[in-house]
Amino acid sequence: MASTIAPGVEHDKPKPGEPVLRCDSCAVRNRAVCGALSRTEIAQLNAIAHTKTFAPGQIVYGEDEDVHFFANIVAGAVKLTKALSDGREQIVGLQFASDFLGRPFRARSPFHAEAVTTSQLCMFDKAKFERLVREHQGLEHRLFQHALDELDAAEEWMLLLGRKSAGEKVASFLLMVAKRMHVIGCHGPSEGPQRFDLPLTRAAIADYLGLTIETVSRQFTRLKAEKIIGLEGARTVILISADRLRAAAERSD
Amino acid sequence: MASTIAPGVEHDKPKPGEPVLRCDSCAVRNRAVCGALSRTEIAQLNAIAHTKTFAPGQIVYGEDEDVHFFANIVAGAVKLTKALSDGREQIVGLQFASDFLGRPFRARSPFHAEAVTTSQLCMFDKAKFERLVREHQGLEHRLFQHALDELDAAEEWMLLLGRKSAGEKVASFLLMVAKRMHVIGCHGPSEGPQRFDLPLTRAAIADYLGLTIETVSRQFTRLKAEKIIGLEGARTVILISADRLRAAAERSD
DNA sequence: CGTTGACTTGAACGATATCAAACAGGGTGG
DNA sequence: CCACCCTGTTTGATATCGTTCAAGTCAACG
Repeated sequence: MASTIAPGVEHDKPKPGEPVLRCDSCAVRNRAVCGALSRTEIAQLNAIAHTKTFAPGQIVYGEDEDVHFFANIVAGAVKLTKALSDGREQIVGLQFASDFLGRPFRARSPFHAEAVTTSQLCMFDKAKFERLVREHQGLEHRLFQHALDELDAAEEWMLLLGRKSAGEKVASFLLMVAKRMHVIGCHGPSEGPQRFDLPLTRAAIADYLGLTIETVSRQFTRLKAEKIIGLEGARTVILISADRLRAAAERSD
Repeated sequence: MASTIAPGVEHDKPKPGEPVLRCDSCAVRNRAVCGALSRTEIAQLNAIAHTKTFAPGQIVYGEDEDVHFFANIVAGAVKLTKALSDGREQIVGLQFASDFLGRPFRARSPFHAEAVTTSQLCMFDKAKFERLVREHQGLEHRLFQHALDELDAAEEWMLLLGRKSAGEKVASFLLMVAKRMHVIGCHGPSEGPQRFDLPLTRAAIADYLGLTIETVSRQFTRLKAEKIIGLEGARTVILISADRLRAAAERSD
């Protein structure tokens, strides 16, 4: 899941006399796709953008619904799900701050998108954003690379869904969340105990891992009993040993 | 899995006096990413391309290996797999004629790619192709849209892997293959009996569906007993009722 | 005709689902 | 402040589906 988004162009501060843009103080200015744009281009994007806050459970896109905007996630977490007609549900993507939401040049959303924590989205009108994409190859390039990152993540998850045991799935999930919340690095050895909050309920974790709530809960208590993690309430995880968690994510015994 | 690749530009025949290109007679000229290019651009691509035939089982890329070329699949089928350290394997993508193979601007292949049937690939040197991509926005756009198609397919497969039963998985697999081999349309009602050959062995089907060989085999015999499909040998499927197969792919009882 | 590899079939087992109940924490109204 | 409820979570008992292990079939091929 290595991010290969290239460092953007130089991000000029506003020159004396130039207007100050909201983007200048944006928390994800450099990590998000906007990083591909020059100051004048950012000004154009700024003109079509507006931010909106979504409460947990609030729907961003309905499945198969016409889409009229794209968005950068500024803060929070959004789950992307697909459902079978009888209600079975699978989370097919989990997006965090700086991720781009939406499928450029597609009319309909192939998934249901819903905020899982209070989330701030920086939204762009679809048609206007697509015009900007056509005019700036750098932006399309950045979106393309982001799509390839998502594809890598999806393939990694297919391996998990198809071939890992419940215990490995839950351990892998904890590692993924710790990484994406910048609690641990991608490859470094184990550090001291770290604490972080899970953005998802047990039900959502189950939908992400292709398991039931009960199985997820049992695996949490097992990891706790093995002293690989600690729990403070249901949502706060204390990472006791990142190394042993990595081992649990791919047991080869 | 709807393909949203836009129809390409007009494909000029060679004008009198112009050289004839191999691409002029290419079987996938219009469906593949090359469709984005004008005749002069095609000539440039033609100059860096060469075709190669891969036998079943022959490796195209090794997992995590440095990649030096991209390819269009002209004929055949290629499986993309990921493996766990203890040997468990998952197919994360199955590519057919006109599909593009490789991840532009990435150094390493995140998966193992292997021909499953005799396959003909039209290969491009990585660096030269990437230069072409930088120079022609239409080509990058087409690659981007192709990546989004792959992402849609991956998400659909995540739903299958995480939430479908063995019977539904096998039925979904048969539908997917029938569609991609143009045996049935994407949405039309049931047609008369159709016959097609599976490109994969039972072992590969199992790796695609996150099942074991034995379970796949049992589901085939069940579908046969229910007279939804017929079998001639292990690899030839007779589709008796596409509608009932669609129902079996998502049973809501 | 014997060997080999791909596939099918059967019996037993086990991981995960299902069903059911108890528990914990946070908010609300009395 | 407490009783109550609501939702999310944990725990336990049992059922089920898919795996595992083990034969057995079949067709291709030397």
